Amino acid sequence: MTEHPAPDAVRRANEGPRAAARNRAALVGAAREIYAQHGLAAPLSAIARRAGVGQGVLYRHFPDRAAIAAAVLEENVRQVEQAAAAEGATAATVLGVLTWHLTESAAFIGLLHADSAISPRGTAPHALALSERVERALRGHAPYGGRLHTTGDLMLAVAMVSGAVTGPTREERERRARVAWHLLGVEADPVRPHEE
Amino acid sequence: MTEHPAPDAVRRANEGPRAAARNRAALVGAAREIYAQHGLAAPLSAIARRAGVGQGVLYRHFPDRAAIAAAVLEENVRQVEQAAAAEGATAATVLGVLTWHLTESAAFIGLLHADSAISPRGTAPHALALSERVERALRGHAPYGGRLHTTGDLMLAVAMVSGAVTGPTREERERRARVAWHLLGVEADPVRPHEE
Amino acid sequence: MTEHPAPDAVRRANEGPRAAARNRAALVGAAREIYAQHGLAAPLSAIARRAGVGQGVLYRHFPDRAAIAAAVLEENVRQVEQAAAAEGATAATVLGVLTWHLTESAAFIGLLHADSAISPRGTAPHALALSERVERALRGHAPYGGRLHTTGDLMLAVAMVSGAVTGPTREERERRARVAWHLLGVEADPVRPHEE
Amino acid sequence: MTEHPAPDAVRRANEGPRAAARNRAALVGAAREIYAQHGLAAPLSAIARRAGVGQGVLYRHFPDRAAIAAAVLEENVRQVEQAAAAEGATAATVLGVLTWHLTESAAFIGLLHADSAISPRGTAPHALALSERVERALRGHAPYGGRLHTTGDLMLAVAMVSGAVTGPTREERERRARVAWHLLGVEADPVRPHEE
DNA sequence: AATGAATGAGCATTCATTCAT
DNA sequence: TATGAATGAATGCTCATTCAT
Repeated sequence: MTEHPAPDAVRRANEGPRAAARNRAALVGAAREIYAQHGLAAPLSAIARRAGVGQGVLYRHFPDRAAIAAAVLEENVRQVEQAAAAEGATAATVLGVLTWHLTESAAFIGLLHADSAISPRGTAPHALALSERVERALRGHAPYGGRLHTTGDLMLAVAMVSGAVTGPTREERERRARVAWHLLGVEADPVRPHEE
Repeated sequence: MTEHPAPDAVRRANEGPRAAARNRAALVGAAREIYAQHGLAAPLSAIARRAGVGQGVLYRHFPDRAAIAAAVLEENVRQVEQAAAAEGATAATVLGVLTWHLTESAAFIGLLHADSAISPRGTAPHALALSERVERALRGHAPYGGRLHTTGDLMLAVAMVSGAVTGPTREERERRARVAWHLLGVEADPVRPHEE
Repeated sequence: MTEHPAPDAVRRANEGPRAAARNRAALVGAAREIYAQHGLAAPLSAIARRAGVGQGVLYRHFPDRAAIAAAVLEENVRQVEQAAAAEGATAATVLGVLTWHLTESAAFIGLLHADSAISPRGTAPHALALSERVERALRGHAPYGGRLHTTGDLMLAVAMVSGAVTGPTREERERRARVAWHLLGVEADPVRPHEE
Repeated sequence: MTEHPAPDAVRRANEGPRAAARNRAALVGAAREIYAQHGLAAPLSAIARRAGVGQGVLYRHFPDRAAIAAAVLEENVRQVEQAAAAEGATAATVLGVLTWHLTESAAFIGLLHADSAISPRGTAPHALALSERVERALRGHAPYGGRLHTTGDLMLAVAMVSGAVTGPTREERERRARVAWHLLGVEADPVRPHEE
């Protein structure tokens, strides 16, 4: 307030707690990009570098590899929840948003796979929680069509679609997702989130 | 009776060239187990250790990471082909064998995913060939039921099932595979290969 | 007086960023010694060990084998340049300094040889640049005597002397260098740099 | 145990001692080519492969790395000796032959350098012997001109020329050798061995 | 006597994690 | 609180050397 950090200062001033939130956001954003480009096994140092912060900051905010991945996915999950809570939400629109995230983020697929790549040794407790939140968001817009009768069926179907979503280009992955839902007899609107 | 290969061998002495074939088989077997437990990105040294041989032996038999993976999957693919060529083979029996491999081996799932873990930089020409062989084996036993009309649909369905096949225990993975095929309206006999 | 760096350091604890400059200097010094003893093909791990730092530190400061070699030779070349720029510099004094480095460092000989040991596959752009700097430093103090008329002749003569500079002891190498210059009809003062 | 391998088997028949001499010659020839292409540090396995024999045969004939190198150089030295013993031999013709070998073989240069690459740990007693034979061959055709008065001077001059003989192409190396001898005031006929 | 597979140590390189400043 | 250097273990890969057949 008294002074803005001089934009031309060589050494970045200690901006106190204010910087903490900004750094956290930068890390999550950087992680999202790095994951998209190099997958979940990308070096953590690359994330810190992309975020423009030191390695230590990453560890301050996220104690382990799973934590930063969970934070990235948190955002995706929230958008699915928002789509489910939106006025006029239908099974098709919610699934459409979910599908969009599947095609956009290799990491999000990993989440549904409860992939071991995140934490080769331990478990990823956060992943389960996130997965449950997706389940809750989907529940309540039943029926989804096809032979899907229970929530378990629904989540299995999501996993199936995530297995289908491969391919080098975004378009190819979307096409495969569309066909996959069709094979399940389920309709998913090709909507996408307002902002990326 | 004559010999019982230790589950985690402890051999040391140089047994000469006679051991070559045995070592190769031990490596493929070890790789299969390691892959099933840790995925295709598992360290090669773990495979050599499990096989009870030195690192050099692995490299003698398999020049790179893709080669050993191809050797492992080769066996799985061959069993699918045999099931397809067997007398009285039906769509359900062939898919049953394929599904069994999906539930047994994380590596085999990676094959269908044309996973990049094998060769992050280069290409995996063998993997593609193997995938094609699976496709050829499945073709010709149509119709598979459900909405699957083309071979492309069929392979996509296989990918979908592979996405569903998660879970800590073998039984859980089998259960999910069964439900997955059911959601697709396809029948897959729960047979399994004669030998492991 | 204030500090006496152990000849084969035994440090362990992380002393933080303050150690960066010290470590870099230690690495260059260690590399100089290792190169003098074992040539440019010496294992990098030996350099790190002698410097008393981890392997990673070496890679942090020098991305590849050529970089550390260049850093070592940089210092030698600089001293030759200084000798050439010094007040009252003559052909004999400059060659004397150059010769001293030849007798001191197997690596410096390698530089003049444009040795392939540094980069068997790629190129060593720095090495060439350093070689040129030596050439520039020598130029301008002509004539050097003997039959040396061009700069090319001069550099060839340097290469010839470097070929002569063999032998187990420092004294023997100096003796051979002296005779070698004599055979070429060139005078090189047996001076040596002020500090080692 | 019970069965002999069929005599007409694919396996190469044991040709007894006869093959020994042939194998030795093949190994020396292969080593010469490999050394010329990849330098003295080339893997021994490459030599055995090029010679078309097993690794063990190489070790049977040559106990260590220095032995095979010495065998290669033996041939070069012999040709120098022959040139020295030939009718009408002069200082210029003998030096010409020696120079030709210098330009042809990086290994031969290494010999004169008593290079440590051959035997990083131990010494190379054979190398000394070969070096002495070269010295003997050169002696007796004095004077060689220039300021070379003793045999020591002469050998030093040879070392100097070997230091000058660098460059990617054979022609460049020959040119530099010619200039080098000229700078020493010594004449060396550009002859070359009758065959190779 | 020849073969070529096995051994295992050695070197290069990467990266997760810690920690002095 | 942020920085980013240091650590050191893990992994990939290459060979020299041995040795059963």
